[in-house]
Amino acid sequence: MDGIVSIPKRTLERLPVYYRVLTQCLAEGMEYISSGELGEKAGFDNAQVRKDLNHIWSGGRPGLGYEIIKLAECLGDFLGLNNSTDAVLAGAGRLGTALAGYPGFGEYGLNIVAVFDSDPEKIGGYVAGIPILPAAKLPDLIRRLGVRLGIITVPGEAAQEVADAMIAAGIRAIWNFTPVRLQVPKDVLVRNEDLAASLATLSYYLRQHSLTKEGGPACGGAAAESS
Amino acid sequence: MDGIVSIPKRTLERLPVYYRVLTQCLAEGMEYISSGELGEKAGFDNAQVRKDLNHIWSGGRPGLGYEIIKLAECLGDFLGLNNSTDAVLAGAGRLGTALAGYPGFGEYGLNIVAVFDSDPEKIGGYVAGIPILPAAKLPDLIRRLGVRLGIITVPGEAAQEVADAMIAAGIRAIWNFTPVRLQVPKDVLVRNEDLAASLATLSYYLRQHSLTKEGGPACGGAAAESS
DNA sequence: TAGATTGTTAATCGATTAACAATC
DNA sequence: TAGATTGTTAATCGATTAACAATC
Repeated sequence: MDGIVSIPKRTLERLPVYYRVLTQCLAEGMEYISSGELGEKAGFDNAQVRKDLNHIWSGGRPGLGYEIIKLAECLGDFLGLNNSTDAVLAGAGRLGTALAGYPGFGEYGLNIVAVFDSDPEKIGGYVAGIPILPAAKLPDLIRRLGVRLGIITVPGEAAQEVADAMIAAGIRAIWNFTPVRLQVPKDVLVRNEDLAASLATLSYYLRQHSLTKEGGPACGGAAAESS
Repeated sequence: MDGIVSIPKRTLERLPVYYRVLTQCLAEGMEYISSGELGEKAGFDNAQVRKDLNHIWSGGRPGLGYEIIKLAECLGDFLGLNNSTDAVLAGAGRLGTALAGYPGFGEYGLNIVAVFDSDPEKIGGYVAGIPILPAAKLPDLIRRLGVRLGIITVPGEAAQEVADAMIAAGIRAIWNFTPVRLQVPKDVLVRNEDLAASLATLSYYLRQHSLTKEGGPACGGAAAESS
């Protein structure tokens, strides 16, 4: 099947970063930007930038760089920043509330149509203008509106159950903010927003540094203490 | 310098996932687990699992698998789940509040010692038992307590400024929840929790599928419409 | 013993970086 | 024209997967 270009996963994740830098540059009145400068601001290699951008646009001009306004528009189109993606969110706790109210989402084309919760106290209320509905209504609403993206911010114990209900109702992709590894059919995409994994990276780095730089005590570090 | 084993970044991010699956298994009364079963529950290949685990422990028994309680303990030690990492959090908005109150952090060895904000209304209050202090006190507290990890959940406009102040005071690693790309010295580690990148992955997948499976309209998709 | 599963080496795969002719 | 920067190919790097002898 033609016309659909497959973009490497890693590239896909960098595109929104480029977009953000470009809008910033536009606001500062810049007209053109080179792969080198864009890379510096975004935190990637200049060759990387050129390669990434060429997946979606080959309009760069040798000796000059990329016309910012055109490139930004092209990126915006590609990322679907106009026609937004509908989603439902399950779990009106602290994190769910924070996400539902996050202004960045609208910018990036996400439209949360409903929030679900099982707490009768919360049901009937609103989060950032979005109605909180009882969990029982989730399947029906997903089907009626043809929603395909589900966001899960319920407590871990309930996560699998919610995911099952969502999938049965037609959800095709899940954004999972719980630490539970969801079991899903292979045609459903799960994106785990894994805070524990991030934290592991950070604290490992800090530990390595306190060991290397100061020889401090810390935990005892790495595989030195295996067995 | 010996004794410090360098673990591949990707492996490092998978370790907390193994840990979580293992505690779950322990709770269910299991004693041993094979790389195959662990992989299935965690969502990774069995060879991957063996390779990852061997970085930190080679105690698996052929024909039997890994003794769960020992492996979990070993992982816990490695991830520093006992001796916790102190951190400060800047930005007591919705997301900051949600993170400060997230119970999973304590589990994973993170200890937020103070929350900073510039809103006089919030200062003097508490989030999940953590005091909210004025931004002006940030440098002093970081220095006094020797905190090396900073979490940033302020509005994008203020992010760079906050990062600068943190770094000047001694912060060595930053967990950045804003979409801004922070400019930092190369010996400071920044981990961007990039929601826009995640969203891009998800909505690209959904778009691809609606095009492939149904040939639906959607946005027009991919590079077909370059130029 | 026979069956299962490890630890590890080799093969494959994908992503990043370097290099450079083409071109504004 | 001379200088800068692109698009793209080739070289490098790191991570994943396959395979299998060793061993419980």
